Amino acid sequence: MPNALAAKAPITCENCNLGKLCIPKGLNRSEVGDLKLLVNRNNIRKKGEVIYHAGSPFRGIVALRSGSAKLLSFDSNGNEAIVDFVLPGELLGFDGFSSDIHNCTAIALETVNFCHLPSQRINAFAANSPNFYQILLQRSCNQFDRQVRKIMLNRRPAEERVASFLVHVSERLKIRGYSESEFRLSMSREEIGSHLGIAHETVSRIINNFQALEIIEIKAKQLKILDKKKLFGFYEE
Amino acid sequence: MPNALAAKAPITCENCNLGKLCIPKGLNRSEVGDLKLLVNRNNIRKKGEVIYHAGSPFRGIVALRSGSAKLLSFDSNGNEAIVDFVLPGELLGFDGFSSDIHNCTAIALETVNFCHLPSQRINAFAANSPNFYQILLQRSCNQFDRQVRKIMLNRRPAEERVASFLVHVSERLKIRGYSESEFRLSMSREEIGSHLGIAHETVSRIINNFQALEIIEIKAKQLKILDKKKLFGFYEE
DNA sequence: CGACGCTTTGAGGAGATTCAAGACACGTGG
DNA sequence: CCACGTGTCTTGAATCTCCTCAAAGCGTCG
Repeated sequence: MPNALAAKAPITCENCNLGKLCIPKGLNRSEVGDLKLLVNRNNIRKKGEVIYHAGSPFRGIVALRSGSAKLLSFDSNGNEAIVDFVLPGELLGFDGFSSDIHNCTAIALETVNFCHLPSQRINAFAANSPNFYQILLQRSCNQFDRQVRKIMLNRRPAEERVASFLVHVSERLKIRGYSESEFRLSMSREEIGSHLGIAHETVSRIINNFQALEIIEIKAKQLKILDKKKLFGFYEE
Repeated sequence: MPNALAAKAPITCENCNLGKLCIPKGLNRSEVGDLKLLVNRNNIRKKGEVIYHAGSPFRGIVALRSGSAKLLSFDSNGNEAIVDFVLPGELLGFDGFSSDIHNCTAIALETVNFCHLPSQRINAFAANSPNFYQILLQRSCNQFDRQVRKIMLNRRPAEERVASFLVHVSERLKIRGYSESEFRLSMSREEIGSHLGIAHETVSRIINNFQALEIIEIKAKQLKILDKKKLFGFYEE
């Protein structure tokens, strides 16, 4: 006789709402069935806690189910920069693939729930699904593409960077089924600045200027995009 | 009866001087034997000629045998930036892997000779060498690591960027067996600037300042590093 | 030898940083 | 529930780095 708990099916790769945005993208039904047996689910980190550390051995690919995180890199002088923000459904951990040592640190921006595909099981899984490495390769190269776009953007004036940042967060949330026009920025001005390569005061000035121009409404971290076209127009002719 | 030409063995992956720096890295002897049958060798491009175009379909992985190239990216406003320079033995083409469309343009900086592994043969080869995609994945993630380092560097003052650029070219040439202290910069000041995100005048000023400080000797494109430690000290505490 | 492109050098100005101080929000404990 | 303290955010003013514009020097290649 099923009790209340049993009535709620546990979440696996087969019924996860991330669906085609996560690792299973590109795999067939039977492969997804295999995958779910290999993945550690329901890992939790609270705000500020580390998902993995730069310098630690690569332990596998991480898929964020909920919450957001930041990906930090440090140079040898201790300068820190936020390489990327990670939103639900996005993958993490490629920075450990080439040398088996992570060269970035991943930290939760708010409580996160993530799945973890351990590195040794990646090989096991790939043995039966030969195209799996191909899929990972595509994902990895996709990250590369995004880095290239970031480099292009970092050449532009601060105002364009902030406009582009807001639009891109909006787009990414939209893909994941969230509202594209109203959402909470889970990162601080400081963190946005570290990501865009500008001072936090500059971020603040530009965001408030956008508000004065009635392009956005911002209250603390709560953001409402009033005129996406204008925002877009700041960096796209 | 062997004639003069036959006496000279054609260069294949098995006897190529790039050896373990190229695609064969990580493959066993028999796999390298297979690989040589799949690779198109001896492709030539002269200075300024295109190796592949942004927007064109992905046609495979390219390995530079000699000469150097630049990897360009364009944003939608037509702004151009040099994403990377490519030296002999380095691989090219990952920017086409994720979407099957190249999002960068590769152009020869001087006469180049390259090998080409067509995309359809990558799959054929991987069928017999299941770890091949794994190797490519590692290479690709390695590119990712380099992009991350580039992003960190682009936060630093212009002087540090130039110092770091010179050291890194030196290091890369050293790995390939060239002199690490004396070499020819195959790219213009303008191109260095585009790569580092600074104006070509700034590049020129900084390079000449390094010369005044007796850290380097520069005559047109010919460079001699006199004091690598000092150069290093500009960006590394 | 002349023309063109690349490099150098100088002067002025724009954009972003830094420093400093005050406003606001949030969580804690009284 | 309010007072308090800490951390985040905003705003202003001075400064600095680097860019832009301009012009001249140098090298190279037809």
